[in-house]
Amino acid sequence: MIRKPTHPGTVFLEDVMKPLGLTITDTAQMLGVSRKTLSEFVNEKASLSPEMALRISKATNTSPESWLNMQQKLTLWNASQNAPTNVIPFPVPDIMEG
Amino acid sequence: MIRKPTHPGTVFLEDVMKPLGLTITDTAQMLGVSRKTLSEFVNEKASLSPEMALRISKATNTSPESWLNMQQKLTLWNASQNAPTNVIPFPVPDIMEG
DNA sequence: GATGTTGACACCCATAACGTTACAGGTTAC
DNA sequence: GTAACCTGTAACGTTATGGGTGTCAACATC
Repeated sequence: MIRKPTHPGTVFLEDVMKPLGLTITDTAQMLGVSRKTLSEFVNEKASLSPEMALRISKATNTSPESWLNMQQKLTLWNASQNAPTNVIPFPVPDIMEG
Repeated sequence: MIRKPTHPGTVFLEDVMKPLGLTITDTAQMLGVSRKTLSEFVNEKASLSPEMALRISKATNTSPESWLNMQQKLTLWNASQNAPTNVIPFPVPDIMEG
């Protein structure tokens, strides 16, 4: 994975809120979260929590997995930037090698 | 989703550690984590962190996504058991309805 | 210029992963 | 029976993070 995956909050802002003309205040209320929670999410200050994914999926009639997958790609990319190096590979059974 | 997805720690224990005859103590050292961290993971006391997914993928030559997907399914299932109800669906543009 | 709205942020709290240390119970070997 | 393991877990601290409340500057509207 070369490029940093797009933050799901950005996608939510650009592809959902903006086209619908929704403000952060209104959207937060419809999602049932505080302004701060949504603001940090769409400004990439917070990652997508499973509960938030459920709220977004309910509000937009989409699957929570599609949103969580975006977050997972980003989280994994971030973790890969500082990947652990002190890992010793397990011994592989001979039957699996060929 | 009806059944509770299997915890990735259980899969790791049953499908990786047991077939290879690895102990928790040895495995923890090879993964570069403490014995407690691995013990809690395989006993379903802790969820799979992205960093742990990277360690396991390195040690077993598998993809971190395959492990994280297990955790995501479980996390989403858990969240769904107590799904938010105060979510107001967004107004849908007419063009999207048909 | 007073009022109301919006959004970014500081402050506080709860949760969780992780490490270290220590302890108790279980197994196996000698 | 005792020594050497392996295991689960409690207790402690550290760090990170999601969330709510409250504050305040920016902006619009009248």
